[in-house]
Amino acid sequence: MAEIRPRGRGAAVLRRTVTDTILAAAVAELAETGYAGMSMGAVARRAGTGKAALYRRWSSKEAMVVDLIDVVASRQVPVGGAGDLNGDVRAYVRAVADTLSDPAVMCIVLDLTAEAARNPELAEAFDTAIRQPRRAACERLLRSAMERGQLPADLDLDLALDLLVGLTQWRVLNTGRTVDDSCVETTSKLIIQALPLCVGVGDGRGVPG
Amino acid sequence: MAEIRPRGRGAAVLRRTVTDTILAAAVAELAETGYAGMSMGAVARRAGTGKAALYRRWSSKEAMVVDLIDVVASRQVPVGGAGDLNGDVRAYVRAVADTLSDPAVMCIVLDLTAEAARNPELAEAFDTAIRQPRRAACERLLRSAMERGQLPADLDLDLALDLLVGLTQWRVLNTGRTVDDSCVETTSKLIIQALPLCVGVGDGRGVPG
DNA sequence: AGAAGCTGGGACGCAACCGTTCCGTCTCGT
DNA sequence: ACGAGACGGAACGGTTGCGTCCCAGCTTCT
Repeated sequence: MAEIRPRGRGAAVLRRTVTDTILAAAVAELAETGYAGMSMGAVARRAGTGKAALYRRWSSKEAMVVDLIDVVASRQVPVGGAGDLNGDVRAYVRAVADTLSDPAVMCIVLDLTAEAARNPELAEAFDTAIRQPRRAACERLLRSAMERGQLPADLDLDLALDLLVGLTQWRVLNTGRTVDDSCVETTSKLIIQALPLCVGVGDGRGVPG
Repeated sequence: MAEIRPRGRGAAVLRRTVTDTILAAAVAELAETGYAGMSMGAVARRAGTGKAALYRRWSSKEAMVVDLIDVVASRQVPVGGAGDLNGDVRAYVRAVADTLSDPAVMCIVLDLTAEAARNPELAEAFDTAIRQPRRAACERLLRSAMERGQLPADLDLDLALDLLVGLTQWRVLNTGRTVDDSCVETTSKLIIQALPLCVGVGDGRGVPG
């Protein structure tokens, strides 16, 4: 990607190829060194540009990373409504596994999650660009299953979403990098079987025996 | 904790109160600024000591944080075997919620998780001090439930552990800071009901209907 | 054609941090 | 009683990073 050598350089307009090259370099750098450790100089060096090219586009490192989040978000998981809960969940789990098993994406997600706990600016960007769309998509998935009667009508959406999104992500992020095929299968299966259990609190007591 | 003003200063032995003060300051600093952003000078300033006091104890920032992980780990969740699966799971979820809802602990856990993806030294310390003991304790919890027949004998331990540990942690870390009482209850209930579903893959096909 | 303005580079000022080394003070172990 | 050595504090050299500025070359828009 960085191989695209801009033929001639210099023009009266910000060149998209340069912007893209910089963003790609920033993603790589962010994955390797983390947000706090990432240096603008390193990004410029990696992109084969001057630092000025960066500051012509963004006012600061933070602004650049905020933009960068959208780039990572675009690699996000599309949640297709295949019209079947089993298939939808399987497809989702597999897609998350594929996406997040890329070490770069994994590092960035982990890093920004941590950084977002401190930096409200990043937190908001991270939330609107990644968290909310993902959650909304999964919510659509669940709602359509409810309409088809594949899930109970009194489903606790929050809980179900946490089960679907959380367990998937946790497994991928904590089972080392390689995501086994059978792991995807087992995870999907558990989620599918457990989703109907996410109903309103009901009585306070737990499960007999 | 930093209020303990060492009466007289200077002696031929490293004073424990100073060590403790420094570690407390380091925990606070780590929570606020993250590993990469944490500066030894800031830790010393916060602890009311000189930087020399730090370097007399640890050879580097990294070494200090490795030690520090043990301190955080000591606040970890004790998994008591109450002899009942329902009670054990509830107690565990509540304990995790209480521990991790401390913003400092939350930040540190998130931060070190991300940092561990890059720094093998930290990764190992984090793993042996926090991850493994927690996982082992939960494993004990599950095994004893199996022995009592409260869980199937062919339980998929990995999956069950991910369900128990992962879902709990995910909910706590992602539902904002405040952990509702009913949230704890709902989460526990789902886990308890879903645990028996964590059995070997069996047939490849999923769930009917 | 010509102005406008972006290009990769390099240099800069400023600040922060790391890790070391002093200092004078003070207290513990022997 | 006395030496060893930790104490808080300060300074230092070296490195690194941010953000700015300037440069000469080149390309696009008017």
